[in-house]
Amino acid sequence: MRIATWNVNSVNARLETVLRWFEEAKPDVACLQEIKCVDEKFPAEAFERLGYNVAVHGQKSYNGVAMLSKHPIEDIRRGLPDGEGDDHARYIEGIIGAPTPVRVASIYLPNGNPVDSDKYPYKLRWIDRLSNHARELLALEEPLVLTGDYNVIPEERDAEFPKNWEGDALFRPQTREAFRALKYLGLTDAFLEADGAPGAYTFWDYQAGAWQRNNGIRIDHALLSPQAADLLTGVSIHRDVRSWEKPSDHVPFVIELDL
DNA sequence: ATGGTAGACCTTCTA
Repeated sequence: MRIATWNVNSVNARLETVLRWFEEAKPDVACLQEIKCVDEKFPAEAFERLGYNVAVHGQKSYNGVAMLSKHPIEDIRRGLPDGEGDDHARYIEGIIGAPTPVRVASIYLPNGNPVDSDKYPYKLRWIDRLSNHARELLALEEPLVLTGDYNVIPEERDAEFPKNWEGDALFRPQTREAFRALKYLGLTDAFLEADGAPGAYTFWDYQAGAWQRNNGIRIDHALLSPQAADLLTGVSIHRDVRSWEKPSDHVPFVIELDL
């Protein structure tokens, strides 16, 4: 089973490109981020025509996440379930029932810039809230895939020009520390586990010729419970999608589980 | 050292 994550930077502005990739890559499950629309404006029919079930947690103008699956999606949960409240739509979770149940979450972690604004503490708090939820899910001892745009560069090797990112909310020591704390609950980074090579990035900025200079970073991740990690057979980054017409600034990242 | 691009949407915010 192939499970993908892709920050599409507006699903409606990019529908043609997104559908083209779905037809070519045929993911079983796809987690989308930054759909940038409310639930009613999500182009569900277009995905249903390709055989997908659709679960959406949208928001006007910004953020918004979705999950598409060829198998039914059960026990759908929108937002982190800690009662803290969140006016950003950044989390949706569901159980993909077949062939073996696997719980999947589509995550759009806050960017956090600029770091001297309240956006940065919001980011750190959000990682903490995600960690609390992950701890509860791990206790279930089930196959679990937490995938999405984490807006975290975990290590120097995950940036072509790490010096450019010093002090940035995506690479600050505090950010990386919070991300490590999440992983150390017992989650496995699927990319590293599958021996993903340094220099494999998932994001290139639109500005300053970042793509042409390969000024990329790896910020889209899949974190696996032990029960999911045991089933991991491979990963792939669909780098060429960045060179298509009207691309997102992120490319799809796909993991393969032996389910 | 600065500005560079893209999307939503109405004017500036977010990334």
